[in-house]
Amino acid sequence: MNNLIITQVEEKIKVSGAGVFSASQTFECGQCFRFDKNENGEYEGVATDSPSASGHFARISNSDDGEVLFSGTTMDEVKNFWISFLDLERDYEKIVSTYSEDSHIGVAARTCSGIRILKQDPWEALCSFIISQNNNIPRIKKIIRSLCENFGEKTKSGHFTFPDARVLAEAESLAVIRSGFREKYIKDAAQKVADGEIKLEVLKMMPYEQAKAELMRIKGVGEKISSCVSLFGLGFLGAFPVDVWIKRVLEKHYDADFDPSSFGEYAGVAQQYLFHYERCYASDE
DNA sequence: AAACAGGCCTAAA
DNA sequence: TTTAGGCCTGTT
Repeated sequence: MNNLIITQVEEKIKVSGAGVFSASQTFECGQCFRFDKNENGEYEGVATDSPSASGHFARISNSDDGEVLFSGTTMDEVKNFWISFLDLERDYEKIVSTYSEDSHIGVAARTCSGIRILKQDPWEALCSFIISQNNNIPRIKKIIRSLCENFGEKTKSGHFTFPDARVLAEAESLAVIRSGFREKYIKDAAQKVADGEIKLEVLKMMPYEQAKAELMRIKGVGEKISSCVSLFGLGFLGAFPVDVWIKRVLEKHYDADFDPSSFGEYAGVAQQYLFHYERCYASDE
């Protein structure tokens, strides 16, 4: 557990020593869809533990001194799940220092330095990013909520788990979630994962390009979605998803022949800084 | 009311 | 190999 210090502070659990962390940047940079800000400004939601597929609930925020604060969970869960999920043991400053100095990534990384790349469950990431295509965030969240409420399981704490691939593969129809033309894509993903034609846990151990190619065998999964799943679900921090926002960034700040893979081993982290900066901090033109 | 939203598929050059 | 439409649905 490296240099992390875990303490009980009143009814909350505090994790110190993780370096810069921002709950709002992490949960609002578009990488996940099941965490929402509550009336106390905490981000609460359920995260799936792969491969057991069990759901963990927590409320996550920053303490006044910038450390990580949890409530609604336990010391054990923080130690055994949340620290890993939030990637708190990784040295992000070191990652940023690997980028070759160009001013724009410098500004973006500094401004968005509180972002952590969540280690999401690959199956949940796969479904979520299939749903995200040609769609907007409020509706993405709504569809995913409906998916969990209709096909997930209700936990003791009253929250819903993300449905298992088998459940979706066997479901008569997914029409209730109103995912439109994406339904057949979700179905195809569920079937391939359920009968082991695609083994997500195995993809984690393959070379990135190969894992991505496997994902793209699924209907409705192309270049962008496969790289999102690779980055957010499989732990390939070198994956660099290019969507309309990133296209805009590349046009504005980089030469036409610029190759994002030149960001290196941690290109995906750079992508997230660039993406979030463009959406939330950049002035329009 | 028409356009648009964090892509992908298919058909056609 | 690249390019144009079309796609479910909800919101503005």
